[in-house]
Amino acid sequence: MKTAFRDIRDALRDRIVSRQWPPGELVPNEADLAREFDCARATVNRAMRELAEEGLIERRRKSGTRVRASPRRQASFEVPVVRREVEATGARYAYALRKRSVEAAPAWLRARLGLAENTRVLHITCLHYAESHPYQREDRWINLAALPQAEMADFTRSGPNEWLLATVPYTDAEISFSAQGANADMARDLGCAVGDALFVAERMTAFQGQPVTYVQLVHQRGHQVRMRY
Amino acid sequence: MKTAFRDIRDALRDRIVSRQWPPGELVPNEADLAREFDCARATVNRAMRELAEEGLIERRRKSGTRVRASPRRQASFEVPVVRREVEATGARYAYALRKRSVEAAPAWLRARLGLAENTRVLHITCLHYAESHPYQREDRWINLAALPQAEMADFTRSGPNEWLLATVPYTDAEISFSAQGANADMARDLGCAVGDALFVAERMTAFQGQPVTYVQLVHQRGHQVRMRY
DNA sequence: CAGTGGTCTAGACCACCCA
DNA sequence: GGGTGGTCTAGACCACTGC
Repeated sequence: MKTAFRDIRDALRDRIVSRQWPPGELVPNEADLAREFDCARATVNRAMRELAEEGLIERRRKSGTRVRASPRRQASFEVPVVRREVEATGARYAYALRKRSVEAAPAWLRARLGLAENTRVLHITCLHYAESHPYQREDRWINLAALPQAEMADFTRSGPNEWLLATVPYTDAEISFSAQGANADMARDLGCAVGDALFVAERMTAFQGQPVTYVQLVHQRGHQVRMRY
Repeated sequence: MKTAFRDIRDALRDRIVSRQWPPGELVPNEADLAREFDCARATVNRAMRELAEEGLIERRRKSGTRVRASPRRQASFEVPVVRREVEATGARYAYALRKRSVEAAPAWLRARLGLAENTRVLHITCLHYAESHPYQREDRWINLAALPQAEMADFTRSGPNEWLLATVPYTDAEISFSAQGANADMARDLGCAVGDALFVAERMTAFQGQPVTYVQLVHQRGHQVRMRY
């Protein structure tokens, strides 16, 4: 007998995907299943909890556990750190700062992050290379009201990405993906034609409710994000 | 005293994000924490297990639990079903079949799904609308060796998406996102110009090791995928 | 070898919520 | 009201792995 809850979880998952327990069906309760598998109810609970996290079943007190009509499947992917992403391909990573300035936050950024008027932000534009080819263009704004020490940081040798990771934690983040046609800056920096379809990730992070940074990451042509589930 | 493990988990998370337990630090063992919080070891275990799943700590037997040097944060998003995605915006969903044919699987598809030569596939092209505007163009191949009954299914009124969900479960899936310039077909179907940057999702699903379907989903200009973490 | 996390058990109490 | 899942406990044994 070893790690029984995995066996039970897998056995139950089999019954679901094989339609032995069809979508919508009420599943036996924990006590009955514990008797069937000859184990403690807590063990069944652990197994069912994981299936619920996978989105295969839905549990409610009193009414019991049902197989979800259409399984809510979710994919998860690891939020990449560009240096490691590049090095994972076997390529040498390189970094170049393109622009650094302290500005008043533009209106669109204030709206996005919920910043007060006249908030000062640090604006960094930089490039990440795989070998000598541009891999990703980063356009970042850091809220100096939340993170004044960013103004002193040196971003000539390594990017704000790594500095932020080492310096400030975050408690909330939002990421979005889209496709955008390259503008003149992107085309120049990434070595493509204006209008080329580029994969863009945008990320906002906050620490305990306070917005810290917004970044737009434009990837080289052909970039893909992949995940299994 | 209520749901203590959440309180403990949150208290420990606080110590980590506040850098009271800095990255790399060894955390007290479960027995000690159980004494500190005056609870059973299993309760501490539950709390720590969730933090490990979040990617904030790394646990190993004998050597103990450490705060991850750089937190492996992962985002997860719900795999969308196009009808619901459209209806969630408040728009009326509509569907149109563009093309249906049975073919020998082309070489690129055989390579992608690992199909034998001469495998027959059902090729469906269709459109999903939000109100009267095209929302997404779907190009799908279904492996008839794995799913012969697909040949009899009626795809004139609703899409293969919904039929598949109702008919076959899947055990493995891979999804990828990219940006592509519109080709002539996409431009015609989505009402955009050739070359416009479009957001493309591709998905492969398998059931118990057997490839079932491959689909390319091309979204209307400006489409975004969003997630929080 | 010995310390740590991983899991199981048997029992208990409780929160929720449908009938 | 009563059935169901949610959680906690105290104790136990075990698997893994660094020393």
